[in-house]
Amino acid sequence: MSGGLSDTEFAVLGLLTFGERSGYDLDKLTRRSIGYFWRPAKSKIYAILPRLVERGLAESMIVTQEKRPDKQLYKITRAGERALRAWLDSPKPVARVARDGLLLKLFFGGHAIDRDADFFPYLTLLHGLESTRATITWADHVLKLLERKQAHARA
Amino acid sequence: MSGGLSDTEFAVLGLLTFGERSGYDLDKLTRRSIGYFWRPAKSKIYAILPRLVERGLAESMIVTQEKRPDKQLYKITRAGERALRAWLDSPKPVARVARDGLLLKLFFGGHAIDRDADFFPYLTLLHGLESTRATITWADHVLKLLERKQAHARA
DNA sequence: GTCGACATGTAACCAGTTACATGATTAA
DNA sequence: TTAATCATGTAACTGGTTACATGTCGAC
Repeated sequence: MSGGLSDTEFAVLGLLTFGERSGYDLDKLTRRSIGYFWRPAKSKIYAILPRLVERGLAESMIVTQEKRPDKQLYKITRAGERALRAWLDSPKPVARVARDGLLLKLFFGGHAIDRDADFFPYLTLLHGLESTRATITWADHVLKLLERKQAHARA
Repeated sequence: MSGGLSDTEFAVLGLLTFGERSGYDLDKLTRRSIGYFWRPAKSKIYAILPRLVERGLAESMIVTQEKRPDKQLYKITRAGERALRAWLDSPKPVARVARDGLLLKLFFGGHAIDRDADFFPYLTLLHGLESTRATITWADHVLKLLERKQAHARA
């Protein structure tokens, strides 16, 4: 009920496709996998898991251990896989601005140097140009890889 | 009281260094200036302004108009300038991960194609490489510009 | 005996978005 | 007459972080 899942919820669901995991496992796993562009807090992960179960997107089972604390393992359900798939198939909504605290500070850097007020804003503009160029280069690269993949699949 | 300002509060303070502005003005100004890396909601701006006044970092005055609604103009104070300056001088805290919803989806894209599970995570890795390269290129460029500036200042 | 890994969670707080609410003026 | 601009704000909600709280086991 009550609307769709958040991106972070889908992220957790997505990581569960790699196999059964505990909250603890997922916390570590996020850092090594999606950690470069998505890093939910541990407390967020623990909060999300029971909600996934509530919605039938995951199941949980308790594993008792002797030498270590007991743990709660979570497993994605069929419904969970369908929900994930639907999310992947749905069009990516309009990208929201990626906040960048360094650029924000830099933009106002002129205040520390005084003259030539446009210089620092100009530096942030240059950053935008360069990172856009990088995105284009990357996208071209991705396209090539996809084409090659397709050719292989046909052969 | 109660700790420092948020980055968004400093952003508003920074924009006020360009001159007196109303909340309405600032809302538009953010889009044309820092909007590429920082885009606070209008309601956030209106919420921040009185708090800046409360802390003595800005002053407000009412401007009555005939053909348009009256407006509230805000002006940065000396204390506000000092606070901004201190923020600019303070070391940039460790950069937090820039969330990227597109990469998150892409990472799990294998689910839609099935075989070769590492392919999509690999694409996100390529993105990281390319954008890091762009940052280096940009930083080099900035360094050159700063050196040139310094040389000019000396001459 | 001290530190890191294992393991789970809650509570308090902070920041941000979306939608609602209102209403005059002006240009096309 | 319709839509955009000017102008200010509140309310409800969502999402996220930081700090707190507890305790065992194994390695050095």
